Amino acid sequence: MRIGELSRLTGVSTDTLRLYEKRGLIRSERHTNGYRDFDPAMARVVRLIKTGQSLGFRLREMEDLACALSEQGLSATELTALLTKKLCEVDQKIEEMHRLRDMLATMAATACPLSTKG
Amino acid sequence: MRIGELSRLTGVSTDTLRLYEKRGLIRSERHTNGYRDFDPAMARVVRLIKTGQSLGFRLREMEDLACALSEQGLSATELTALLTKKLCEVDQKIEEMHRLRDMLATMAATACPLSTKG
DNA sequence: ATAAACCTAGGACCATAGTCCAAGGTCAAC
DNA sequence: GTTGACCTTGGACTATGGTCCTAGGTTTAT
Repeated sequence: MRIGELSRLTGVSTDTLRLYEKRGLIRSERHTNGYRDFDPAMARVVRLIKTGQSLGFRLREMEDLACALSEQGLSATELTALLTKKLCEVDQKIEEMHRLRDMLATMAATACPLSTKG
Repeated sequence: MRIGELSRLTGVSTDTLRLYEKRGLIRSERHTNGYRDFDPAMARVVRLIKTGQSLGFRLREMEDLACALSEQGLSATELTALLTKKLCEVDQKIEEMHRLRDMLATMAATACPLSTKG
């Protein structure tokens, strides 16, 4: 598919998609006329990137994984390793999220902004 | 406490603390010599900010809450409302996090980068 | 009284993650 | 064959969230 279609599918601007490609997070073939040709599976990678990003991951932190998912010639073993690593990071963030939740809940329970107890 | 101590307590640079104050996320009194004087409770607010940030919240998205926590004269009702609102947002992020986790787990299970199925 | 460690303000600078713009090529429809 | 929607590149511009630098004032210890 061309870049415009991928953009519509994912809600990510064509400019941003080109940026992602330049940074190696996604990849495309080229038509003879020079137009990019994206594999439809790339939409999943783009959504993964945007989700990760809204949860505090940097593009840099998703480069390895996104790049691996975009490549054809990678072994399942390597890919699984990368996915598992990212899974661990996500689990850590989930824990952190629960800690933040607890902080907020505790503050709400006491509702005492400047008490010097904490 | 002075800015350096708050910096050491929280691991956040004095430059960044001054920036937070300028943006209204934290606040301080002033000594007669012009030095900032932070309430020790401010450390909690700073940690809240950094935690929120690493989980994908913008400073702008934490301004209301952080500002409310930093102020003395706010009613418990108002503060509780803000905390509850943030709690909801955190819960949404936790859900989103689980969705990301599922995406990764599914990909790891199939380990099939460019299959056009998804 | 002077060094070391702290503080002040303001402005310059930086990386990240985009967005926008200009100049031009491609293609389908009329 | 021209219009309109699409695509190409490259470079300029933006916002966010800092960091660094300069020039100077304060405090503590020697």
